Amino acid sequence: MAKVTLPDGKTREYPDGTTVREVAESIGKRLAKDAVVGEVDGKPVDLFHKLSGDVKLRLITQQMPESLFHLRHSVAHVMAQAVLRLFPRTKLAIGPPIEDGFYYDMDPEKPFTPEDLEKIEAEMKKVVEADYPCTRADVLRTEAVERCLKEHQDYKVEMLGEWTDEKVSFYTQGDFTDLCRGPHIASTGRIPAFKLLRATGAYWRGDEKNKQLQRLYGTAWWSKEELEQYLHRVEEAKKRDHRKLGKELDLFSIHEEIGGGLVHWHPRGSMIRHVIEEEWNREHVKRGYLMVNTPHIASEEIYKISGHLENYKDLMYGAMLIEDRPFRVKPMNCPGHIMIYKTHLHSYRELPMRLAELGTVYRFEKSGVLHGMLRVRGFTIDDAHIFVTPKSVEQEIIDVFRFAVEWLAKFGFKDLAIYLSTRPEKSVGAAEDWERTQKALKHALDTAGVKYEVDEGGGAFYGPKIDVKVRDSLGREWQCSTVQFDFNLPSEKRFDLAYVGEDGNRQQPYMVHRALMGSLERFFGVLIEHYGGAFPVWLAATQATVIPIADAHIPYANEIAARLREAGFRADLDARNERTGHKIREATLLKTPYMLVVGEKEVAAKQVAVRERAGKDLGTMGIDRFEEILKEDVRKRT
RNA sequence: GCUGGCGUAGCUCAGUCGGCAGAGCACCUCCUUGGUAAGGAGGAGGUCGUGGGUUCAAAUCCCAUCGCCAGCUCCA
Repeated sequence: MAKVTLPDGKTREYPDGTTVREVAESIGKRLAKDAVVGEVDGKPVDLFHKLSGDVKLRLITQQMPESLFHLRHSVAHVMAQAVLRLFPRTKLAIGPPIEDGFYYDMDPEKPFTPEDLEKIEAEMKKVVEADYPCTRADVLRTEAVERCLKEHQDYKVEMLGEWTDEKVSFYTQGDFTDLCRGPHIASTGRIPAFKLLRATGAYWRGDEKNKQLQRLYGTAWWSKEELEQYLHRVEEAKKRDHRKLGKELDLFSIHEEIGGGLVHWHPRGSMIRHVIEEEWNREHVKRGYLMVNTPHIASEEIYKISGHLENYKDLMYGAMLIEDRPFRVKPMNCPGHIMIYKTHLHSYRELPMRLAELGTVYRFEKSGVLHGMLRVRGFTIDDAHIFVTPKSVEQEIIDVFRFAVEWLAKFGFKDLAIYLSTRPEKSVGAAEDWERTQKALKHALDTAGVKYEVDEGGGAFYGPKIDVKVRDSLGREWQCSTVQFDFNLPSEKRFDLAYVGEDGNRQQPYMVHRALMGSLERFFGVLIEHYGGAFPVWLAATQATVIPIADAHIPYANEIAARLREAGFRADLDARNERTGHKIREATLLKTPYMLVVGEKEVAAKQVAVRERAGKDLGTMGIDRFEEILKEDVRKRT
């Protein structure tokens, strides 16, 4: 007998060999219809999986988001099936489900073209219509190797060679069989909606030394409506793309003639940057940071000492000779900050010492990775280097991390992806230093009560770190905040940093690199997408545009704009010879928070008619009242 | 850097089979002084990314190259 415990705690008994599907049927018709796969003792299984003994069973239905994972995995198989029908000599690699879809890496004789994608999609529809049942065969690993060898599935053979399981499984649907752990949906006819999205290159096992395979991306959903909604969501997200909005809102530009990855901030973008920088300066001074400024080029000597020339050379621009001495454009701010630290012998009483700079650096990035403002070659890091004693390192890290979270929250970033990266195999520094600082980082995260992932061994060779990533409009993560320990630069063989401890002896301080925004360019790019270009009043380049109805009202409109600027607000006057509706449309498209329309009535009553960018009419009011609204918006950062 | 795709006016984009380079917006001039998302008329603006090739003839076909886009690798 099979004793089956269901999620509600109830237990049912069935004859040995009863399938998951039969259990579902015995409970209810609807459940049997909606069940996609089962989960036995926490492990996903097929509906035809036979039950025996004492088991916990959960049925995963279409209504559960995780069922999409299994659907998409199965659609990846259908895609591979279609590809093999059309291009029989294709070799298959791996085809997993991912967020919102799936992909399959394969090695065809010729790379896929967009037309191929259409053909593949059409062939997939035939597979779905044929409604092939998906079946499983467990075989010995050695047999599987033989089979894959015979079919020239080289990548599968390679994978099998690395697995240690005695038995592996194949899944078959119609004329197609694939090495796969499963489980799969019951039959190909149960795929209601899918679409192939793109074909790209992808290295085998993600290593650029390996052969580049072709990756086909697709998406699949339980209904045509959901598929449409997904495609619509992607379209909407594209409208928030910072590169598109950057052009439309006249925020920044990048010029082929000057070079890729080199950003030009236009007046409207630069205004916002200035607001951010002002806030940044204020918050740093408040927290005891000391502002410094360091040069943009430096003698190679400094990068020999720092080790950058040794470890970071690929990202640095070539040397320029100045009076026969090689100089480099700086890729990092740390050497400069360290030299400032080293001009004095410091007491433990002075630590933590926090040197901060909006420091512009230049790094060589391969042309293929440049991406608007999010990945560039010249950027300004909101950098700080903190020199701290082992004793106070824990509190300092808590403060730094809290600072980062508070800073991001100021801009409405609440949904953060946080990673703690620990000691890698190849590393410098004493084990106890690693241990102590990893503990401090972990403690800071736990104190803040945030969710985070631990990336074991993912730290830099010189120290452990916390990274905070923010998502762009298409869901791609970009690293912004970072808190990184460095056991390399302070060491004897590098800069040999020191402070005098309580006992009067020379000690080596810990050094922490940290950035809240990462770089102003990246942060601004993500910020544009985050707000969809509709910046809150405190950030908006123009907070209010004054719109005179006719020429006769220009002097009064001018007065209003001047008065607002006098009061510290950013106000424009649109005195062009255009109709009111035209000016309102343009100010709205520029996402200016407020439009102040002034005509005969307003001039006479000494008032302004206030319209919000969303279209809401706030009515007429005195300029004092409007200034209060602005003040309140700025205070609340809305 | 790699694989695929795309480069036409400042912007967004048409351009059929190889046969005189187009539209809307923006810009300039004039008219209009208009009350909450585009007032009217006229004008100017292009070496079709760049360099070769095929052809009587190339935006269009071929090759190379640069840039951009998607993904991979790498990264703030």
